[in-house]
Amino acid sequence: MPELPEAERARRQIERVRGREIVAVHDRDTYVSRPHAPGEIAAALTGHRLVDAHRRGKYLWVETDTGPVLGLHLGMTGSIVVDEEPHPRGWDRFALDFRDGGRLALRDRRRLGRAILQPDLSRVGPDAGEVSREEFRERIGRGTAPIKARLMDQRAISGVGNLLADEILYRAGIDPRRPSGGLSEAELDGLRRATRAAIRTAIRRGGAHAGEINPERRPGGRCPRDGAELRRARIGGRTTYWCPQHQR
DNA sequence: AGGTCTGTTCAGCT
DNA sequence: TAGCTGAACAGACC
Repeated sequence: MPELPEAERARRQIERVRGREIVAVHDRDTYVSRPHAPGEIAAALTGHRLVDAHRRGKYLWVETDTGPVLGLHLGMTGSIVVDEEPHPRGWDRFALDFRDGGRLALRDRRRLGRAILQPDLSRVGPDAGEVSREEFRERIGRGTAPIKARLMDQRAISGVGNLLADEILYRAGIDPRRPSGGLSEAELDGLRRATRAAIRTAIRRGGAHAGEINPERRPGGRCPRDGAELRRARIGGRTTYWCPQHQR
């Protein structure tokens, strides 16, 4: 389940193909590349080179030398693979072939990823790992939705998905059900600190699965800190686990 | 073999 | 406008 850490890994993968000339584009999946017609992305990118890979939250975009920007999103199960053979089960939903024989593919079992031209990021909030303290207080510490839903709202801040949200709230000791507007400034600052720490750890350890609470994220799981049985509920539309003992 | 669960984004509703 | 619900997708699991 790609979240910000996996998106950052994908960005680094894309950087490996900087400067290589695109000689063919496989853009026939009209769901992943909607609203483009097959061949449209191919026509726009063939002959160009990727020059830089950027990321905000889980959104990726790639600049080309003189051509359009290519936007990529991993969805739920996507990854970027470089210089690998095409997936035998057809999971490569979009791909670029390079003159040197190499290849970049969006590999995605469930086709919830995206590959489009000129992505619109105007409604995507600042990156969860980069957002300033002031902006975090302002964008997160308001509204009546549960704090967990707010953290996962990509328009507020971008990059926090379900597993990372549980990890962040666990570290910050905050009950995921609390209305986001009811948090104090000190709690919001602590939440931002926990967000940055959780992201850093996840990137270093290779994904949002590497958290403290994640291994216990199952019915009957127990809090690694105090041993309390974790609670489970649907919050913000997603399955949520938290410790009733220290998350208040 | 069918039913349920998974989680990200988006359209559509109140 | 804020917040919620269900759709889209397709594989894992029971």
